[in-house]
Amino acid sequence: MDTIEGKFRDYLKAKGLKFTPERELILETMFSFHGHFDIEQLYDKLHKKNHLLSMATIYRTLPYLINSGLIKEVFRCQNRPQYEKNFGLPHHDHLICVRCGRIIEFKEEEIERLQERVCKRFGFKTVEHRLGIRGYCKNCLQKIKNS
Amino acid sequence: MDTIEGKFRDYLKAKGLKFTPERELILETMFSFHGHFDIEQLYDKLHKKNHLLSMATIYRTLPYLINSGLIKEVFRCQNRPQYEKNFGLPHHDHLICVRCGRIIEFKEEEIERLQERVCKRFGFKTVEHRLGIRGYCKNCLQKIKNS
DNA sequence: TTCTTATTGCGACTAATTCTCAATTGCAAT
DNA sequence: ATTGCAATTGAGAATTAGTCGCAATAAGAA
Repeated sequence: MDTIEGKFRDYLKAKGLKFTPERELILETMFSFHGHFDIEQLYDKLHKKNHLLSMATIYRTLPYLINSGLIKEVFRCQNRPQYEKNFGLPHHDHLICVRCGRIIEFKEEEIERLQERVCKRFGFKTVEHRLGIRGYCKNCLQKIKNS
Repeated sequence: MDTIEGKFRDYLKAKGLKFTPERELILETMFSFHGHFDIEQLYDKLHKKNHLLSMATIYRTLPYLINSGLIKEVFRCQNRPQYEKNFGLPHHDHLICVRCGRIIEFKEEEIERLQERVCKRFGFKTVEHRLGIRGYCKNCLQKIKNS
């Protein structure tokens, strides 16, 4: 199957797990976010639509979505992990402003290539990689200078 | 001051903070680890040497060590952050085996250079950056193949 | 030596995540 | 269709990492 739901169904079946309405809703709602989201935002969005599933179900479903490669954890903010869909979008990394929390996404093919070269050197097979750069964004640097 | 302790004393003094025996022990013990460590390992090592300081003191001291640039958080394992000394050692990144937990350190100057170029493009000033690649190490790939 | 202010340990607290369990439900085999 | 079993669910209890408040203590500047 080529659709997102199809991929999830395939993954679950291969593990002897079930495709339930709850799992369908979680998948659908996660993919309705444009950028990254955390568990609380997901929970709120589900409940606003009167989909009253429990936190436990969300937490139990999350690893399946991550292991199936459909969702990935991208970084942490205030010690809360942020997730993002991992399908149809090209891979990108993040600049994270430690002052205002702004997130800048960027893509640098050459870095990806060099990473693959490193992995080859060690006979390592990548599942997932993450590059996060913390620092001060342009705006905040300006504000710091003016104070 | 050029020593590690000297740097820490300077940092504390500049902030109007005190250099206490507890902080000295924490610094010393952190630097006695060869690779990375987590808070629990640090606590155990201190207590085995009969240095009975409390978790609260460790947690309170940690940010000073990180902000002074002597220690850095390098990655998370089982949702626990791992720390590492950040002095005298060149910067490096990590391959993390998701099967056996093995950590491989590597250094790739070219990646560092490209990162700086990206930051310049966005007018971003780096405080800290981290690249972690999760996947399967050589050994585990072999074992998977043979099973 | 004195005095101010930061620091300490302790235990209570918080918030995120995981677990337990009884009731329910997908779905493969009849 | 029906059945049976293993996976799943929600609710709330339990766990865990990390933080906080407080009274007693101790750095270190004057």
